[in-house]
Amino acid sequence: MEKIILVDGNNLLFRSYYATAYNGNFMNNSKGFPTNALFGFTNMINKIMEEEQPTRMIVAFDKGKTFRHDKYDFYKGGRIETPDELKLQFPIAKEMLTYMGIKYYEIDNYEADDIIGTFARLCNLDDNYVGTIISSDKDLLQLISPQVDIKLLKQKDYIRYNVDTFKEAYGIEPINVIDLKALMGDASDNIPGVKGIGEKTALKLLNEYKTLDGIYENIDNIKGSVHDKLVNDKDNAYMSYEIATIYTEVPMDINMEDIIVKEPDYNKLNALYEDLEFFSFLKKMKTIKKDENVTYSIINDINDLNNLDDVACFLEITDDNYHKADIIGMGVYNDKISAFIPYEVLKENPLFLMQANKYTYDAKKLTVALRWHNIYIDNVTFDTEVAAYLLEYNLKDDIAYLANQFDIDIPFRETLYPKKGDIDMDNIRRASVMKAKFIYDTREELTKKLEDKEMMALFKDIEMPLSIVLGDMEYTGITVNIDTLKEMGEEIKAKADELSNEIYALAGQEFNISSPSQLGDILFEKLGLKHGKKGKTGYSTAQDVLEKLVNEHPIINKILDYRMLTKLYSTYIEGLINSVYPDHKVHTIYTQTLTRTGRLSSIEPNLQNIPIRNEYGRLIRKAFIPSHTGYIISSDYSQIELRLLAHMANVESLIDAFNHDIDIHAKTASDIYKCSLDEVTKEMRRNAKAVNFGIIYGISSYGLSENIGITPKEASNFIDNYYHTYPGIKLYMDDCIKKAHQDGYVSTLFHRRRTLPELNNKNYMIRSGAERMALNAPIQGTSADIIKKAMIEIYNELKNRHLKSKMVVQVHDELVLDCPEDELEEVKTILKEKMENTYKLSVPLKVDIEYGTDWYQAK
DNA sequence: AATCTCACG
DNA sequence: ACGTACGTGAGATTA
Repeated sequence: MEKIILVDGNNLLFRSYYATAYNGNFMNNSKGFPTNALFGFTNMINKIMEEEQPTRMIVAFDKGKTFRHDKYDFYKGGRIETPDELKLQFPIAKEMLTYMGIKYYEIDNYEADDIIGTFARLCNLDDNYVGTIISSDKDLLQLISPQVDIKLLKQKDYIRYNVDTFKEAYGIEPINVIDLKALMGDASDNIPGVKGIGEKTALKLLNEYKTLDGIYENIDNIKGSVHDKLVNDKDNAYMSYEIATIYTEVPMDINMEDIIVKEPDYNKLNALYEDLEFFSFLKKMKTIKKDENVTYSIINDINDLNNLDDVACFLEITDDNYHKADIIGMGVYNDKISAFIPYEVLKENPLFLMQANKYTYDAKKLTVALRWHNIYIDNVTFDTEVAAYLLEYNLKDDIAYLANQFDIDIPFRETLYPKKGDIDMDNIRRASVMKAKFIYDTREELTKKLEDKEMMALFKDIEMPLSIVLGDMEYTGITVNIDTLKEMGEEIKAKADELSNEIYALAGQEFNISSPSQLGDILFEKLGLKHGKKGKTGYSTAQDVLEKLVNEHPIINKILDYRMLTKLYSTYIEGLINSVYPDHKVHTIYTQTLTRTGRLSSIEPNLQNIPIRNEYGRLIRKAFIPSHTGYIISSDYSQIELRLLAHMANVESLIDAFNHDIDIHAKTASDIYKCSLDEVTKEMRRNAKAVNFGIIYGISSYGLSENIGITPKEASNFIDNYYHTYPGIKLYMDDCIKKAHQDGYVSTLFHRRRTLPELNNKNYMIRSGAERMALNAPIQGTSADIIKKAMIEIYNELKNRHLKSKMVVQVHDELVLDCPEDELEEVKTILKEKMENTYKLSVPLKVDIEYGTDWYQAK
């Protein structure tokens, strides 16, 4: 019996395209030809060849007629054309298959599904063949038979279904997938189905009556609303049945002989890979030998490590969270050495850790992980992850992803540390040295790129020293009083319980208030309240929707309160308690290489979203206390983003206002309403404030109208009026977008870049989104640059003065310090001095400093 | 694993 | 005519 592989070519290309198209870094070759879909496609085909070793195989494509890939056309809710960047890649895929010796096939007015269906039928007719279908399209499940199974592709891996496993999973025969679709429909495939019947009901019906016909023959036995729905939508059901059925009798002019896999044309394939710049595939094809082998030694004697000058290091640890990870050892590599240092040797604190020039990937992780084990390291001068971040490579936590983009194959973390099964120490050691080698080999190239883009100062003077500062903040941690949290938790829980009972009473039944779908049913069906927007998965029950209904029903306010309390309880009481370490502290991790603007983020726990806007939630901050008798100091920049806007747009009246320390929102209000400062009402100030924020975000009339509850038309007038008042802002914004289009990127005052390939997207929604980013990124990014610089200076100053005070938290424009009693005045002075003077602008930077015995008091 | 909701600047 | 504010992380539910 011979196996035939049936591949859905359209499906593969679409998947690959959308997996990588909009993550900000569109993959092109150096001539600008898009290659992202082809890359994934090539990968998949290679994988299939390896795993299945097929002797016969066919890749089917759609041709003519409405393509079945409609599902992919709903990008962010908007129906869009097949993007040109993808269309261009189809012919290349076919060319490549030909060179690989694999038959592809398309025929006028049929879809790939139909061709696959026809081959599946041929397999069933001939006992000599069995088929395996490869696709992520669940429609194809209907083709499963004793002779045909399917590899249903998932996000990461796949599920293999044959007749038995399919029945087990779905409880119906494969062929009845058609009946299932006819009933439940498929919004993404434009199959209407029977309105109001979902997968559950459909499967139940099919279990009882086997087929769609069976159901309608027994329609009188079916009671209740299901009966009515079925009757109402009978036409739709049968029409859906038609659409969902894959045609298996395509008149094809090829046969089983034509799909025999032939020897690849290596020369042509080689040339094509070179053209596409698929170097990793090139390498794989050229060298028959599989993994790139690195020879290395294992260090037993600490003295072997003396006299290292420059060395690349990679630390192997057992847990992603390096505050609680065990250390396995360190791979080291340079011209002279290629070695692995086991933990036992490392913990002797070899000299080179403090002395040699070191290159790393994630210096902060390495430094802090070692610090927890009383191992000290200094003198890291180049970090690959930070450099690659500034250069906007696609980064994941695992260095193997980056190496992959340099066509270096290094085993991924999940391979080295499988969830189940044993780990292979030799592999881990070898991979570790390979990573060090990768760091060593790419340093010059990355350095040159940073220099070319004038980013060396940003790298050397800000990001590199910052990683040390952040590491120190994380390791230091901030003390949390668990008892405070527990006390608050009990009160919150009691209030939430009380509220839930009141809500059940008002609703007339018990239900899960935290379930948007159940809540939606209660509010909009049972209580008949006006539902606003959306309909994809149900009605929205988000805060802004509910707030419009507070006067309609007393249940609304209770639900809002319930939401607030359960949020506080699960995220900030339970969540926080769970992340407290035995030293009574939380040790967050600041992600330095994640955001597209240059900001930090904070995880496990996130200390950048502790409640403050709501007075009740704000009490959570009482649990954050000094580590010893002393104070929590909070120092935050006042209006830093608006000040930067005034500076960068060079708007005289705004600069002037800041120079005189005038309330900027009131000032804006007085300007746009053309009245004096003391005539500004609260309402006017509130609107002006919303516009100011809007300007920073890259304003749109819809956004503003939503935010302050006016019509888009009014908002649009409002904005025009604003531009008229401050023509300099309008000029600046126009110039910013123009330059962004010219260069393809925008930058901060410190040369941090954000490239925006979507600026040229033909889709209005995507393009204008990119334009808003172009307006916002320089402001948000420069603000991030400035506070980073201030942090470094404060850290150094505290250290130089031998103060015990510690920076412990950063919240974008705020720094939080843990300060012993007797250092308060000195530290306050340092903070003000460093933060306000770290960079000279045409407006003054102003900080407000507060302190108290906990973070709540420091407001 | 994706979606919804909500916490922060 | 389109249909959203910019940047994040985490928990609960649903599938």
